[in-house]
Amino acid sequence: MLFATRGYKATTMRDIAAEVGMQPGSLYYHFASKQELLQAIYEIAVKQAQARLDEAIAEPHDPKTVFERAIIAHTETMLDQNNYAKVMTGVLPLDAPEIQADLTAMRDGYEATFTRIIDDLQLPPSIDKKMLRLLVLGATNATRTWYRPGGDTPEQIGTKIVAILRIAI
Amino acid sequence: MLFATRGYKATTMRDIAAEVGMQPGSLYYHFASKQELLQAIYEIAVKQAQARLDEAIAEPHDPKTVFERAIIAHTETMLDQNNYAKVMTGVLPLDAPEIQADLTAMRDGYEATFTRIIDDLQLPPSIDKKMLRLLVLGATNATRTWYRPGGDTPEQIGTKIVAILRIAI
DNA sequence: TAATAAAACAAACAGTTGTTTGGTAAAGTA
DNA sequence: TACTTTACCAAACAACTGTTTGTTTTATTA
Repeated sequence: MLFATRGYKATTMRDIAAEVGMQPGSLYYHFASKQELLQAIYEIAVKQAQARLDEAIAEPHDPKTVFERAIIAHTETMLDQNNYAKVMTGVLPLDAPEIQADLTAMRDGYEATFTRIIDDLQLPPSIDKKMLRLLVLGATNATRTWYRPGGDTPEQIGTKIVAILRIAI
Repeated sequence: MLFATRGYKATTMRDIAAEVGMQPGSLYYHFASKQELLQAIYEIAVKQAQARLDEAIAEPHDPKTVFERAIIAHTETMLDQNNYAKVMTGVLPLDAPEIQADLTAMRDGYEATFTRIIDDLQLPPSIDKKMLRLLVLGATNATRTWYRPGGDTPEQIGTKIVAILRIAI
């Protein structure tokens, strides 16, 4: 997905057309505009990510295990090559002003699951739960900027992140 | 800085010219190309960030304190309004292919300080030091995507991140 | 088979992009 | 003073952008 790797502005309708083997104009039979195309992809992306996350935490576990499984699932989502989900972190909603609120809302829906998972954790009072969520999502989202296939697998990376959060410093 | 908030592609030479009160063409008296302009700004950005970081860890402290002070300094850098440093996370080096290597090198130089700081830490063997660096930078860099003035101050945010890493889960 | 709808094409459109050009006023220098 | 350099402007350039148009191919239905 070009939106995910290059960003919204840098991806032209001609690029997209070439990727799917079409003429640029043909895209407008399926989508009314570039923004609408992004919106459609973004929706699929969030649903894919949500499905993966839901599956990872479906079985009953203690809150801590749920949290750790969620981190690993989200990391895998971010690093999965065949996955639209990277548009969530590769596109600034600011780039598509008319659908900005919609994109943000979709993403917020996904992140709400993490809010719930973290809310179930028993944590010392010194830890700000909202900050924990932002820290975890920030760190896992960032993996896609440095990840290169051949090193640690996505699962291993997720596991290492969990290991750090389990007993840090 | 427009590059930082909008990204490279979405920032036009006309935008920049308007911001500094010039005609678009006049910019080319000072910089040979858009890429060269980015390069110059990026260099200033990294130097600013490095200076702030160096100052924060200048006084002798135990490794753990140095680490915590570094996190707070970097968070402040990311959230400081009057600071070029955000281009480091707001621009994909991929957008400017001809200077990509140069940008990455500058940034790597900055992050090397964190590598050194983390190397001095005494950590349980279950913690991967490289992953700790990536986690911390990922989480702190991400602050600029959700930070809004009026809530926690940059320093408070940095402190909260430290609190999480100090005794996580 | 003939008629109709779906999906694509080729070519163009107006607006925007980074960049170049030739000129000009101000500042510095001999 | 005459000359050169610095810093800018106004206007244009070709290339590229998202999008529209009219037409043709492909698939579906009667």
